[in-house]
Amino acid sequence: MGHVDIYRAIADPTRRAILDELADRSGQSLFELRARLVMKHGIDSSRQAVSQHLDVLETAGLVRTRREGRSKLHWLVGAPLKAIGERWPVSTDEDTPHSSDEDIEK
Amino acid sequence: MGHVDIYRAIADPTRRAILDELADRSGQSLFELRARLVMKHGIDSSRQAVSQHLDVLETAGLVRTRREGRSKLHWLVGAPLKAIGERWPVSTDEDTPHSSDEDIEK
DNA sequence: TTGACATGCAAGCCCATGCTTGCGTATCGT
DNA sequence: ACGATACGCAAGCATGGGCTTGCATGTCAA
Repeated sequence: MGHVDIYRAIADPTRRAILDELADRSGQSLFELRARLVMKHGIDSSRQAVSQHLDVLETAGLVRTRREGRSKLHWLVGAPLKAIGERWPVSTDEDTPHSSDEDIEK
Repeated sequence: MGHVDIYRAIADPTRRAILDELADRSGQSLFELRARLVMKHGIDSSRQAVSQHLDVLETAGLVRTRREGRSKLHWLVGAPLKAIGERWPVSTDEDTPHSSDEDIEK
């Protein structure tokens, strides 16, 4: 699997729905997740498709897992996503742009 | 151009560098941006490539523009990115997962 | 007006990505 | 042991995304 950062990981709408689901209920297995994606989000992905999405999310560090018998339980790691909103500022002059070497007077 | 949301817009590393650059200096033209991407980020994208990235960012609502003579100036709209960090919670038990119908004792 | 500069548009190429398909492995109940 | 359940792996396919290429449009300086 190619290099995966959190930005690429959340670029896919199905993966975002998976994160939403795990936020709603922790410790879900692959089958539980798939069932809930169909019911609550109208996403009818195959087991393998969901599994591959979970691999991407886990590689990106947004999901952790624990084996429980023959199931693999998943839970959300939301902390890394906080950094995204803090990377770029919300400038105070978003509606009145100016070039930076322009003089700002008054 | 296919449907563009902010998640897909920031999935590309070059586009994130563009946002970084616009955060550092507002009101840059396409040529200014391209020059600074090469110098400060080591990204040697063509003019057309940068232009298309800017289109994606503008469509996603992360960049706004203003024509200034024969140049088109760009500036960052950072506000929509704040919502990303707030979409998913940071659970308090991210390191000690449990299935949701499991009893937690002690 | 002429040429240089800054950008727009549109078609084509190539590779990454998401998905399917088929088979393999491990765990549980009986 | 046997079948059923839950998942893993790996190859192939098809679409989309990022980039290039070529030409067109618009603006400024002389």
